[in-house]
Amino acid sequence: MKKVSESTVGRLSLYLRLLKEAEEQGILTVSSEELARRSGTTAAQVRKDLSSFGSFGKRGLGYSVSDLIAELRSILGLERTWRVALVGAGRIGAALFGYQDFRRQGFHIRAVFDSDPHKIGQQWDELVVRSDAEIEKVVREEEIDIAIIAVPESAAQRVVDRVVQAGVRGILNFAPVKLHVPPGVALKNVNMAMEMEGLSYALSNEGRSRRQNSTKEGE
Amino acid sequence: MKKVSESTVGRLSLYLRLLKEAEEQGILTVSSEELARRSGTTAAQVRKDLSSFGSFGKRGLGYSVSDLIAELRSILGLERTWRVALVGAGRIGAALFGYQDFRRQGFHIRAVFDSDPHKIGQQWDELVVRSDAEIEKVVREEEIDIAIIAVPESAAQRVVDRVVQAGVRGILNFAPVKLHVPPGVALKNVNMAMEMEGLSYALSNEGRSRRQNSTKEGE
DNA sequence: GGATGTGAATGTCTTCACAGCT
DNA sequence: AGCTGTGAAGACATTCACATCC
Repeated sequence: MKKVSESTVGRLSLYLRLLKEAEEQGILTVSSEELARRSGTTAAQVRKDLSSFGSFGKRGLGYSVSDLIAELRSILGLERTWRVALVGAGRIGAALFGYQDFRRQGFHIRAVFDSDPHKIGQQWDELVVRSDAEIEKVVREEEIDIAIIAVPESAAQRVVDRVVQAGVRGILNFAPVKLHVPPGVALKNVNMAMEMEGLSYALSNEGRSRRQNSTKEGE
Repeated sequence: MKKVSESTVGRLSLYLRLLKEAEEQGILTVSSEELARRSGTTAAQVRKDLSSFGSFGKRGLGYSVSDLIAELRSILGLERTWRVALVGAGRIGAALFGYQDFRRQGFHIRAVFDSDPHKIGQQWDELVVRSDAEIEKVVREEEIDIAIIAVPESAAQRVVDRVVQAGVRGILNFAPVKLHVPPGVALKNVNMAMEMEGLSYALSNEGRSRRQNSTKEGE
């Protein structure tokens, strides 16, 4: 197993989704060609991506859909469930809390925090919104793996320092700031404002080039 | 002006934000070194990024904060306002609608659509949620530039085809699918599920390598 | 003196093309 | 015969290092 780029991992995640779709359609086998068509990349790219992790295909045949789904789930670490805390119970926090896809993929939200006294104590499904003063205690008690940061940018770094201190090893950041985390902590950013500005740039400069993207990988 | 990568544009957008911060702090001039420190990249990278568009600095001095802000706003096409339609009035749509940063950057939401009869007719600030049947008509009337897709994945491609047909040239997609758009239409994806899976991968494989990211460009 | 702007060097990712299984 | 897996080539992005100019 070689070293693998961020973009490769992003594409694996896309392939997985497409394979599940194919499985629902009753398709048993796909070629790299077919996966490429569905994912908007090239057959060579698909094969390279997969071959970083092993030889999952059969020459002359292609890849077994169900086997490849299992492999990708294993590679991506999706066979277990992850314990997630949501910090920030504003509009974005609420939207994420309701995003059923997360739960389906094994990301279970075990705690919600906010600093607003009006929010603290609210019942969100089976959880109660807790004061941010309790972050350290609850993160430890609940053995949280991943924190989703959905607070204003001014508070983001402080929150990150605290959850990391309390043992969190993965951060999904929605605040439009560059966060700093110590080595060993994984950080991903979702920055809508930046994507919009990318669109603005593309639309302002039409004719000069063609654009697409993926949240790095969007898909 | 040379050809510029997606990642360069993403960083420009980040620099712009940081420069505004610096301006508020009363800082008049920054060096590439300083901007690099704040943005988590290198001084050479900062200079390369900027030099793709012109020579904005003074040797021996650095860059004038206010001048560079103006340049970046111009490069990114942020001097005008963009007319935006939001398709999908669910939780994500609601969160985006309330995201004040958009308006501040000149992205004005002029229409909101949904297919749910319970949502249609709701008053959202000064707008009324309209039936998706009206998409073509309203997009044309309101001269919408950009559509934000916040509908379930099963409906996403159909919606995109319709708004593009009606004249939209930029798409910000929140549905976890790979959308297809004709040449000349810019597409950006925000895919939270994919970012979470990237975290899952990173956490499952700790010790082998170090990770960070940016929505390829996040920050 | 000090920091920019940039060709050249390096590093990383993607595409090509084909040998090797099934 | 068909399609994978992969070394090698090519494209692209980042970093280096220095001449240039304020």
